[in-house]
Amino acid sequence: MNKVERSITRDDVAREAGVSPATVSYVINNGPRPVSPETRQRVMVAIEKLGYKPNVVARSLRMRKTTTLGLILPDTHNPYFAEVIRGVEKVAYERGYSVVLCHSDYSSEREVHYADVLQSRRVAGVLWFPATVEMKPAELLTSYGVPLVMLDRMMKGVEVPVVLANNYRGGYLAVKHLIELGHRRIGCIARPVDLYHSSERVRGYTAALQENGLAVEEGYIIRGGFQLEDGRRAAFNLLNLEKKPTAIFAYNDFMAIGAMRACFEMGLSVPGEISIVGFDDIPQAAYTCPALTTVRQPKLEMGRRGAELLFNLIEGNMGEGVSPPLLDIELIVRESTGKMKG
Amino acid sequence: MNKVERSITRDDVAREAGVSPATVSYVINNGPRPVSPETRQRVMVAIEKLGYKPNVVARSLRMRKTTTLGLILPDTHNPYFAEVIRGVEKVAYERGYSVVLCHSDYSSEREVHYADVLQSRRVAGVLWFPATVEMKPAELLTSYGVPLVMLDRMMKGVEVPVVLANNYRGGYLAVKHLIELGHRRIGCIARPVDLYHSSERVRGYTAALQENGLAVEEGYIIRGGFQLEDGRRAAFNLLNLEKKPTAIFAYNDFMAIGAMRACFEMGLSVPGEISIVGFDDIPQAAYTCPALTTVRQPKLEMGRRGAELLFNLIEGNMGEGVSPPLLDIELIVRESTGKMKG
DNA sequence: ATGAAAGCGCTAACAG
DNA sequence: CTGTTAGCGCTTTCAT
Repeated sequence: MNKVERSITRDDVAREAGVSPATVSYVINNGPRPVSPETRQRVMVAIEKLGYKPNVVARSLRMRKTTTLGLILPDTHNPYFAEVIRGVEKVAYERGYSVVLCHSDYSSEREVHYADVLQSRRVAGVLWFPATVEMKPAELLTSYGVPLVMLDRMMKGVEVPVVLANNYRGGYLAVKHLIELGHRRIGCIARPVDLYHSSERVRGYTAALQENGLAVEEGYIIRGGFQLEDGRRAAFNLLNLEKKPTAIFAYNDFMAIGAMRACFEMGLSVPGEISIVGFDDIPQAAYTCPALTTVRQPKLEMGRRGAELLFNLIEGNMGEGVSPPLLDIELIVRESTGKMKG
Repeated sequence: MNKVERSITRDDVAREAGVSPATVSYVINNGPRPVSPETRQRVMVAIEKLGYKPNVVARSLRMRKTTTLGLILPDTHNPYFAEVIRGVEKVAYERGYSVVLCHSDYSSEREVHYADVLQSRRVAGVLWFPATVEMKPAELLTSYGVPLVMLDRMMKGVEVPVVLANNYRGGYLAVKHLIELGHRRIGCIARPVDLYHSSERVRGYTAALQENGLAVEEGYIIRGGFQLEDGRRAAFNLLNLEKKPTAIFAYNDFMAIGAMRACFEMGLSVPGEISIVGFDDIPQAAYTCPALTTVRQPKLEMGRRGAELLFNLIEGNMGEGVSPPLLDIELIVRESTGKMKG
């Protein structure tokens, strides 16, 4: 069996220092009661000598709240999420909180499961990157009274605090850029329309076209997944059209790279014969494809702001000091070193 | 202030069902005592009605052990680590454990800090990707009696269970491949020699050369960082040598891509004038650089095995069923669609 | 088969 | 300025 050895407790320290357990608490927590310098010193020495570390579990039980945040997201494997994690963990770290990571794996069943797990663990709050349009996890968490912040997703009719990037503006900037380069036929690789952040990007695409008197042709908008291969397939569809586009705006950098690959396979140079703009500014993508212009998503910032907003909810000061929910976004135009052909 | 509302407890359920709190426990935990079917049913109904969720914090305090693992690694931003996380979390999930994620940010001070945090949180065990050669975190954790497993790193004189990939074999396979392609002057971009996994790769490089009667020239081994830019710089150094290499074995895919970039900037085609082999098999890299042959690191597997090993330690069954510590590795030869020039 | 009760290690109210 | 004590919600031994 699994022997559990007793670790040093606050009572051990009290005994060693010849004071009461309460006094030890007051020293550790710097309050809420004052402690005389000599006593404090004795306690400190005892703590040092015994190597005492307060038991956070016991404290959490007593306080009826933990210093742990839950973070539910589809997949760490995607560099986009990976960078958000950093932002969250950074803020949590500064506040003495820890982050429990949960992979939903793009499944809302798992999201629901994790909602229960996190509630059972009495996390102080949850940051959630919805994997689908299913809102059950939010309803659960809310009904449990667990503070919740959604990241870069929005569903109408759902009243959950959220941190958004300005995806509309991103799409607009991307397509405006292509138009300024002289393109008139611009394809769009998108995800299913009901995903907020994606449809916002498409809305930006549409707006830029219309603003410049260009028609929005439904055939130029291809919907699909979000992986490299999906982008490749979508690009083939676009490039096989009778009047094929001369430029492509892709939902994300993966799909943009997939599209680029498709161009190479069809013997088209990028840029030159086809221009491509991606989205998210995945660092690896940008470096390996210097031709790839993209839209910078403030990923780290999103994690930070999300965590800050969550802490505001946790601490109850809802109104003030809350960061703007709509994060700015910018176009990154890469200087190509020349035309690239795979 | 932060009002903490009382949540439903086991006592509430007991009252509702008209049984003792102990009985509720026995129902929830399916033991250790039997409960009559009718009683069980009454309890289940009460649980459902009240929406009761056991408090994991209280249970942890009582059991003197948590169902939480700590995972310390340098940076989620690196896709290599990101994938390891998945493996760890997957196994933890299956066992009902949660994972607390800690970014050391390549700093051993932070590692030490997290060792303390995780001990205070009484995690059941820790998985650690050392950021440097500093072993203090391991000493701390061990002295606290916290089960610890190291991932893909090793230091001599340190007795910590570890899961390793066969980095030696990876380096060997990579360079053997280049030799078989006809290359005789092969450069090596490495990290500082005291990092175990890197020096193992160099050892493989050396072995492959020697086995084929090729001299190991110190000037062909460049040491440095681990980022794209470091690879680019290192490649410039190699390519400016009087007898410049015709092939490069890089420490990882980032540096390989950096090296490729350097080649392009010098007007050298890849492959063709220069062949490059990377390491780790970062998916994005492979896709964006179809010319890039690499060595597949079993990243997810490493996370899985690490977690499994850790659970064995936690449960005390050290000897049996422990996975082999040295994971296999394989060479991924990419078929280039042609010569690539940036 | 079930109930009562003793803690797990801590915070903070209560009592000097 | 300090000590005593009542829980936080749970598991499990000791009774019945």
